[in-house]
Amino acid sequence: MNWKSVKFDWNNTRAFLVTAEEGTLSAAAKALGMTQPTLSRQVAALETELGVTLFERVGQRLMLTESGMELLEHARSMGNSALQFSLAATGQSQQIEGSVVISVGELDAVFRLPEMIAKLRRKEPGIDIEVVVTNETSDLKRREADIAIRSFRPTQNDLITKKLGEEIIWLFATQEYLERLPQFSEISDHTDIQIIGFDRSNSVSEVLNQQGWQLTKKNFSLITSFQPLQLELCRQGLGLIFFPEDMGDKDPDLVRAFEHMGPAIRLPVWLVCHQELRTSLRVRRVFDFIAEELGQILI
Amino acid sequence: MNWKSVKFDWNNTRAFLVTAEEGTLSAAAKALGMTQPTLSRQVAALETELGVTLFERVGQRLMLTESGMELLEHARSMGNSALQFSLAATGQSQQIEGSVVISVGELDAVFRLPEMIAKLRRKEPGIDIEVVVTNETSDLKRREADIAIRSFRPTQNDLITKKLGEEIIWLFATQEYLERLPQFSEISDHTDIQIIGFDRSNSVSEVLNQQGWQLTKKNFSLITSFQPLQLELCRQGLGLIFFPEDMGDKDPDLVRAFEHMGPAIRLPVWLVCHQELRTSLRVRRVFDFIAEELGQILI
DNA sequence: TCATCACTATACTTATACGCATATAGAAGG
DNA sequence: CCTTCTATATGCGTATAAGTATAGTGATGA
Repeated sequence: MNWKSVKFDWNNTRAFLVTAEEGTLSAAAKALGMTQPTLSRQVAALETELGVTLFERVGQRLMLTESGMELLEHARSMGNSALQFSLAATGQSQQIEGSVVISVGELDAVFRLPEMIAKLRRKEPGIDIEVVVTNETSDLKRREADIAIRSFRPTQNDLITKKLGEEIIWLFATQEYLERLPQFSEISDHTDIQIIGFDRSNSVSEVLNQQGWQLTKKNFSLITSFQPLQLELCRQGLGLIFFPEDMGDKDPDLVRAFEHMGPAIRLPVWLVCHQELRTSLRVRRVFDFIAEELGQILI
Repeated sequence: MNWKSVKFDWNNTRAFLVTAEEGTLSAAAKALGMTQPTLSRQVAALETELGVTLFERVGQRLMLTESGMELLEHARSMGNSALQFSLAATGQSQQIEGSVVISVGELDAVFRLPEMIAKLRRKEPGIDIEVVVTNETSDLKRREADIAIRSFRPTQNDLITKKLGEEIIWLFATQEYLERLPQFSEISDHTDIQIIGFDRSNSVSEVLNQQGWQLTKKNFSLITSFQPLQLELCRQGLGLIFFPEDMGDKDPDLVRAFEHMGPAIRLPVWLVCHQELRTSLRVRRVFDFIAEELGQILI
């Protein structure tokens, strides 16, 4: 191997990659935890070193040149390898000190994590915890998180998964809201109820209609995928929300609706982690801790 | 993509890769054009950053740990991508200034290149020339050279090739040596000639025997693959050598042997270059120049 | 057993690169 | 049209990394 041809500055290449992917130097700097002038100089240095103009400076925006686009492909390839390297390195690390990134949904973040994190911090003070809160499934392959709590089993076989139990989801509302509803014997007659929905898709109503409901779009007048807002809207007496049993029962303002019908949905709870990270002592501690704690909540 | 996980020092990773591949810090430093203390610190910094012991310091030697071996795989992957990046970058570079690496055999290096390089330097003073002299075929894929002169057409389809002509190889010797030989009418009777060979394989004698010779291992008592030595041995009157027509004819000490039989071998001459480098102005200039100059010599 | 050699680690000096503050410029909005 | 926001580029002081010189350490051979 001729090592001289790989002697160019790899860090500057990383700067180029992140800048190209993020679109701006400022965003790249933020993503890398550096300052914008540093990135600016690193990219400029790479251009000088290679003798290639990577970006066209058009006003305030950077536009990739054709050469830049071609080189970006190779830089991406380096980046992917770097990601794998990082994964393996973390996996090999037997240090307990360091940070672990956990990806959870909004409800878990607000209702279950704080107590767990407090306990974990006391138990493992050397481990820093970063929580990524998103209802979309964050991509463990891209390492947006080290550990994720999911309501489905990921199919990728390079992830290790552990089923912690099942979450029992009821429809919850305020007592007042339920009393205002006209009393029918058949649930199919409940045409006026308001369910605060996640989105405009029919997936939720389809599940409920299979249980005997007859819900249309009119029953979903309030839509938000931001669950803390759902909860507040529900507390205002504006409708019903899907809410896990343990969380709803603890809330003094809410009661289970249509309890005789049984739970609305049952969702499995999976704890997911990269296979590479299985060997990391630090990640493993957090993984096992969450599995233990969350398992007890879900019984 | 979580860029924080690729925030580790890529240059230190390169240091680790080259050190692992080369075996020692000193060799790696030489290969990268750095000093040994720098490499030492870079590798140590990477170990600290990752929290992984990459090398076991056993006395004066560095031994890869198991973790190191696992991580080396990923570092190699990064290195390969970096090599591709470098190739593409050189290809995109429209700078004439810079260096071009040419791989040639020993005879070309001594007899043909000096004059060509002198002319090229006058024509393109901005281009630095590095010559890798080897009779083994240097690997253009590993970028041991940018341009190579070959006596066969490479099969890889990511190389661009140009046939410059054919090299006419005669057996040459000193006049004195030939006069000492017993005169026979049939060449098959020449059982005492000495041919200074490349190696102990029979490939050369097989070719000649097809032309009517009857050569055995006894005719190849002097073996060296170092052609300048072959030439000097021949000048000492110790035997015959295979030598290109134009070189041998210019040598006042040597004459063609068995001229009535025609040339011993005809070898094609190919000029080879990476496809990626085709777009590099600098490499192209050198490629075209050699093609022109060498083409004239070979007619 | 001692001298030499090859390799790695450390002290010190110098050069390089970073972050901070700031200048500049284009885009968006009132 | 002016303000404001966001973007990139540059000057300057400091921190970090480089190279040089050298010490330390096993391995090799006389």
